[in-house]
Amino acid sequence: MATFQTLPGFREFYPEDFSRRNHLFRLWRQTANTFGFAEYDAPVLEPLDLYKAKSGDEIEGQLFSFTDKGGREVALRPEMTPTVCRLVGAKASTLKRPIRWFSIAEFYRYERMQKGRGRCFFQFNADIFGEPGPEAETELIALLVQCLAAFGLTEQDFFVRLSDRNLWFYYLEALGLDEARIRGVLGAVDRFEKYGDDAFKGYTEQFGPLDGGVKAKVLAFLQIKSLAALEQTLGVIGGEKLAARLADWKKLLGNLAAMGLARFIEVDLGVVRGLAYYTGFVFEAFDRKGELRALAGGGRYDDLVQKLGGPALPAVGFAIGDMTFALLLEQRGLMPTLVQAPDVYCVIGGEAERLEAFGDIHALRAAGYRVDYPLKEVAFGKQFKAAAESGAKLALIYGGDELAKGVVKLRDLGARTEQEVPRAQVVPTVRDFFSV
RNA sequence: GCGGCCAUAGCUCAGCUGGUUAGAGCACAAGAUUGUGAUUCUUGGGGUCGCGGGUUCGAAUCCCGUUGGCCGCCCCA
Repeated sequence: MATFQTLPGFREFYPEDFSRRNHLFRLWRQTANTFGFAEYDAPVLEPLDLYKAKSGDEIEGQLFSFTDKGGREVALRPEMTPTVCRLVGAKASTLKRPIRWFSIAEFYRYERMQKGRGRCFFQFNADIFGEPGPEAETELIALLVQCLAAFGLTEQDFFVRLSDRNLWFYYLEALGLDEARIRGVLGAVDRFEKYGDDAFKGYTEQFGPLDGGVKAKVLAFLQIKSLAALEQTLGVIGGEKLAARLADWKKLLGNLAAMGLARFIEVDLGVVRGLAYYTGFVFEAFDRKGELRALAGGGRYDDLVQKLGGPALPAVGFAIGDMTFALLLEQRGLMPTLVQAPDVYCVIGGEAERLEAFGDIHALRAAGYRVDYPLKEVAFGKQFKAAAESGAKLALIYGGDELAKGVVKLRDLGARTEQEVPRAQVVPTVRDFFSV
């Protein structure tokens, strides 16, 4: 029994786990490439202030933070957004637009573990910078959908809820609320699904009871589930800002419908997300059964690059976490159990034959075939058993009898047929076998 | 930060109201089988029963603490 335990909430990836993780990464990476996104990475350890600047002091309790030997306050990254804002902000003027970047990286949060949540986890992050219009959202939501659909998930398995923080802002403004009150109401909207009317408690404590008429309108607004209902509600009010937002909504939903993705998208103004820095469309992906945490989340954050010291640069992004996503894939039987079977297994008579076999073994490997053989002398019967168990399609038999004749016996483990092949023909014969 | 449940072999677990040397299945390894297939049979390695303390003649079992896990709340960038 090991004396040292893995730190709480951290994960180890034994080969079987690692192959699953690779499966996620491989398809995410491949999908991002098809959308023209470029991959980047950045330090795991960052100045603590980078996160305080974005989210305030209270964030510190959920960070792996400490003082380094140079007296610097540092933290393991809990997310990618501030980092990528810094990277892009530093070179914004020289980067070709649109700036489309993605990363697959590990993040750390000092939290209590729960289903789908640990202290370390991977995220696929994708962001578009420099594009203020809904064209950016179109690309990102399409990418998000494809990053899930690439695994075989369908609209039966997940969907994306689409909302709009700015629309809420303009609407509440039109109802006569000031900025502080608007933020209070948005906080309540975010919690309404879970707590019902209690969600307004915090607002009432801070600002007094919300006007009855306003509240009724808020409750009606957050239950809007379609573009038509949205248009109807906003049409009554009018105003340039609202009209402009409505035009963006039409464009975004029209684009996504044209891509054939309408079945994945649901208008749901009840989604606001807790994060204060979102400035426009926000979206979250959930499993249809509603059993799991959010699969992914994102939105527009037009002010953040500037807030972190860069130029004014509009931005949209989202992140998919690996833990909840893996749970969903396993639930749906879509997580492959990758068996790493060799192509060829060599059965070797003895030490002399072994030296004869090594030449072919290496040549086959150099040609790209996965070749296994017993590292130590093992009885023939055992070797055949091992060859069968390995999952190899082909066995090459290097016995004394064969080598004396200048041949190697090639056994098709599936068909259970054998043929003798001249030594010099082993590599081409194997190549022929696998090219059929 | 709060609450509930849990901790015995690599894995899944059994082990009665405390009683000699802590078990099973799976997995792993060797042999039966010195040149031909997943079966079968035999055998083997592997545990300070999470850790520490207490009660007791005696603790895997009861009590306290601690560490870790699962689940939920808070939070969720």
